[in-house]
Amino acid sequence: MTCYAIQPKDAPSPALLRMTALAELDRDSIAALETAIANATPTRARAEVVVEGREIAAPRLIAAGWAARVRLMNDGRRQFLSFLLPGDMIGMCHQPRPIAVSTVVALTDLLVATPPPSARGSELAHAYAISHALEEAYLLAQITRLGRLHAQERIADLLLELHERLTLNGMAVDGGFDAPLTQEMLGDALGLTSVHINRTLQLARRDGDLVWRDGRVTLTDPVALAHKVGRAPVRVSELQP
Amino acid sequence: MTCYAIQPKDAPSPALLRMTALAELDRDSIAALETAIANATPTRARAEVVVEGREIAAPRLIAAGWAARVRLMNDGRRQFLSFLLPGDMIGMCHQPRPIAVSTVVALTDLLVATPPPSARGSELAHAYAISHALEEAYLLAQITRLGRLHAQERIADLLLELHERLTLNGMAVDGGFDAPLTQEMLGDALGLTSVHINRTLQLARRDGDLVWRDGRVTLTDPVALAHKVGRAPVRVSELQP
DNA sequence: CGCTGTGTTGAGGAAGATCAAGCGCCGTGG
DNA sequence: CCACGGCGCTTGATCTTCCTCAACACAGCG
Repeated sequence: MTCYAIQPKDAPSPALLRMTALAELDRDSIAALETAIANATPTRARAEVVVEGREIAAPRLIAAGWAARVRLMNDGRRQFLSFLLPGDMIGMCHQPRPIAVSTVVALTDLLVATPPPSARGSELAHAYAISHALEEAYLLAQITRLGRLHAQERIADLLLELHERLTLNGMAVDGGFDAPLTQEMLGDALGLTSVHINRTLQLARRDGDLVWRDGRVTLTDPVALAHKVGRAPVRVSELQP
Repeated sequence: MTCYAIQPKDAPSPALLRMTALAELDRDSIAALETAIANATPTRARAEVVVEGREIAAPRLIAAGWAARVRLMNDGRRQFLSFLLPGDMIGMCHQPRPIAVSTVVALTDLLVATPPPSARGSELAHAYAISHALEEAYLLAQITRLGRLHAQERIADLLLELHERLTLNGMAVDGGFDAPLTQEMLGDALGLTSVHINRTLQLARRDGDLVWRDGRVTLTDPVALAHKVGRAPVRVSELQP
């Protein structure tokens, strides 16, 4: 079993890697981020980091582990709004006394940090802004996924997105990444039942698009797959690759 | 036929009404908004206000008319991401040289204004922040709509949202509002075909949930309908009703 | 007067849901 | 050590929802 919350001690933290990839951070900002990440508090899998309708105490930075923004309906239906990966942030908003519009639940054991405050106009603020813009872009991608893609396309598109994001923070190597996702979670993210996810995944495997074994996803040919389902990488800034 | 871009001259602009509803604006801010709205530039229906992938020149405020954020796929499939109503804003972000992550197309003739700049910490900045937070909340609502609601629920939920938003800017009176939407647009917003929208709308009419005639939607009993489809009004702040 | 866009209806088909059962794995407790 | 239970994955059978294709009515408009 893979432990998602713990990284080798000498490797740079994926969370830090992501933030440094988003903007040209100065040494002080990097140090502040490192400190914040080092002081991150652990959270158990299945715990709720943020609860919908409650006031948001402070912004959060996922230092390690996977989480998901989720919405629950009265009759038990569940919709994952997005996945939160190391380096992603929660609750970065500019209004006083905000209340959470979605619940955030830990999919694995987590390390959750408090992002250091940023000076207006600083590179750190810039990184936060880019991060926020990316988050919105991925929400839009989720909408088109659910609205206009078939089951096969939805799965491929989501895995490509995860691959893209995990590449940014250094957690994906040569088309493969660890994904602590059950087929039921995948169904909740993609608006499908786990049964249908199962059958569709088998198709994808038979087509040679991917291998999913022991919690590790390997995309055979991400570029070809992206072309197959008509997906373009997400970009939010002229300055950002 | 209703003309959406033109308001009676003595009535307060819905766009202004919305902004003043979001925060306690001072006289100067209101005056600045009024000036901006008065100087809004007209845009023809079907024109693209923002184009996906292009750099965003400046933020925009919808002063009058309806628009939609839309994503187009290579094979012609189309997904509406959200509707933009008078008082809604586009491209409010905090990063230099942002590029648009979605196209914005005018559904009716529009009046598009440039929102006045806001001082940090001002009530106007507060209003902008709330507006932005609401926008995100409605994106999340769209995700659950597409992912977990049936056709009937999707239609009801979307119309309730429009009713809620049009109430905020004064464009809805006693459960009714003008909606310049074809059944095809509705399908593109809800991830359904126009044929299925048609049949499902007929069911809703037979159930007595709504009347849709001559471009005007009247919800028979919004509260009961909201309860029927399990919908709660969107809230983003403890301070905001 | 024909054209185009929108709404409507019908018939048939495909994608995905539902219900149900079985299997392998693993942690737990007797 | 083994039995048990829970969880996740897999499979089959059947049903529902929604899509596709097609045709037609109707209104506005050049």
